[in-house]
Amino acid sequence: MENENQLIRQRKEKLQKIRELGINPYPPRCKFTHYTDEIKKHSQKIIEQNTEVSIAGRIRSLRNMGRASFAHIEDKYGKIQIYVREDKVGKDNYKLYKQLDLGDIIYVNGNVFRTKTGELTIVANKIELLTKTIRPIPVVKEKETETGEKLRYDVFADVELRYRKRYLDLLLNKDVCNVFQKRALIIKKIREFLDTNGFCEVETPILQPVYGGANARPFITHHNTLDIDLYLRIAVELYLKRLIIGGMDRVYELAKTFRNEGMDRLHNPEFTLLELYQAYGDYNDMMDLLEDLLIFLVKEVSGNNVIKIGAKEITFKKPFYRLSMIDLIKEHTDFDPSDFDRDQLIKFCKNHNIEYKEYMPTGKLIEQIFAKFVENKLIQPTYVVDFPKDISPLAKTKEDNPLFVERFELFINGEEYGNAFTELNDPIEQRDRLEKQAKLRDLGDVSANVVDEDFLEALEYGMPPTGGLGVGIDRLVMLLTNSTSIKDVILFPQMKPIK
RNA sequence: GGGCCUGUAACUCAGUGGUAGAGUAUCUGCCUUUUAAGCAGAGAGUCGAUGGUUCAAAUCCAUCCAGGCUCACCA
Repeated sequence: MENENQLIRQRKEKLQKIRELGINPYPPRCKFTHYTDEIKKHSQKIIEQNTEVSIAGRIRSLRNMGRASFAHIEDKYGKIQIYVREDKVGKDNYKLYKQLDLGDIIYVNGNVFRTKTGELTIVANKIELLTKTIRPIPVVKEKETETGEKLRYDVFADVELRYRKRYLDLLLNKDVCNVFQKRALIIKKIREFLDTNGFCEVETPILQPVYGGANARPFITHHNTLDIDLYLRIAVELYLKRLIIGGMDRVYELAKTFRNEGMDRLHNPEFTLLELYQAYGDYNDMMDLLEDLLIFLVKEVSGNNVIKIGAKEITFKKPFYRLSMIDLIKEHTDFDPSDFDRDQLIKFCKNHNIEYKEYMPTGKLIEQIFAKFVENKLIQPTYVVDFPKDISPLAKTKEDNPLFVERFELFINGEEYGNAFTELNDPIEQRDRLEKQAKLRDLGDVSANVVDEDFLEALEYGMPPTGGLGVGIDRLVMLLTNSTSIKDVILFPQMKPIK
């Protein structure tokens, strides 16, 4: 683009001028004494003692007035104003300063004072260039109102550009930075919580010869030396269960996981899944654990047990609601699916514009009715318990009703945040269930589970009764940072390539 | 995939058939406590792309590309 060339050309010319001054525009290192927040925090002492300070950061505003200039320098903690006078820094240094642009990264050394209007300012003794930028950086201006409120002008808001050039987004939109710092905090606290509860963090294969543990289509790749296709994992369940069989009683993995399916506000092809397994536990233990974990996380992030989403307030306190899927459907539809009467269910689905396919298990119809009529009504944290067996091939059958399994999903604000069950450990029943899944696949269900012979063999060596839990970390971060799109909590979300 | 909306300068946007605009940014000049610094001047565009209608298209039509919201599907 001609125009961009103009702006870049001008900056390259400045680069040349700087080199002609005998200055390296990309020096290898820099030592500074203070971050901006330290200067602000200890300003009184620094001013009283006339302490010399030095900072490093990016030029975010420039106000040049002949032989003196003001600018704002930003580091990771915020901005501070600098005041550069030709008579103070000397002619040569001021010449360098005149060649600087918005976005350049500089070192400033000087003393601190307050201007007429009271702004804390470093009056420079010396400026050093640390990195010259040659591409113009979008300009966002800020003004503080009388009430202390910050008005922002020309905000860098193009959503596509923000995702594609995340470095600019982080630079120009401070709250974006906060979201990812919170994400880091949440993950750190999850580890802390699980570690103190006796869980061991493990790493299992991302490249798997057989994929399993969830209903989803995988990405396929190829290993050249072995000359075999491998799948990017869609879950870590079957590997973690092998570890339970091996005697690692409590394990978890924060697993980057890949599903080759649709993308939207809630789905990115790669996402982070927490899975954990606890030997000698069941799904009730998982409910207790998940409650404790979430209450802990909400406290760490928001300071109390309440999250605000728009006008809604969500309160986290023990115990969460625990309601069965069937009871919830009855409550919200006046329809009772508890007898699994397939004809009645098909009729209900057709009447209510719910997709029906011949191969769908009866439980799938029930789940779809639940999804349509109940899910978005569940605002406060609610465990939906007891799922149909035919859509839960890895969960243990309920002792008092063979149509259902010991499984729950957690719903908050109408969306799912966790999925857990008492794990099926009967190797013969497990084989039977996976083979039924394989039949579904033959009938056209592309997301059905595949039979994992190695896993079935492992189960035959005996897995203790076990509770297992999966939590979508990206969505949890969305919830705790009040983000509406998964793209806002993933630094580099998947985008279509630019043609 | 369906519906609605958006795409114009580096950034934020105006412009609904008749010579491509504004503010910011950039460049030049003046300016040593400014702060969305100011004043004066200048440069900067494949109007998302391609085709069509028209004497004339940023504007109307078609197709495509990219994005957002939403519904459906999918965990």
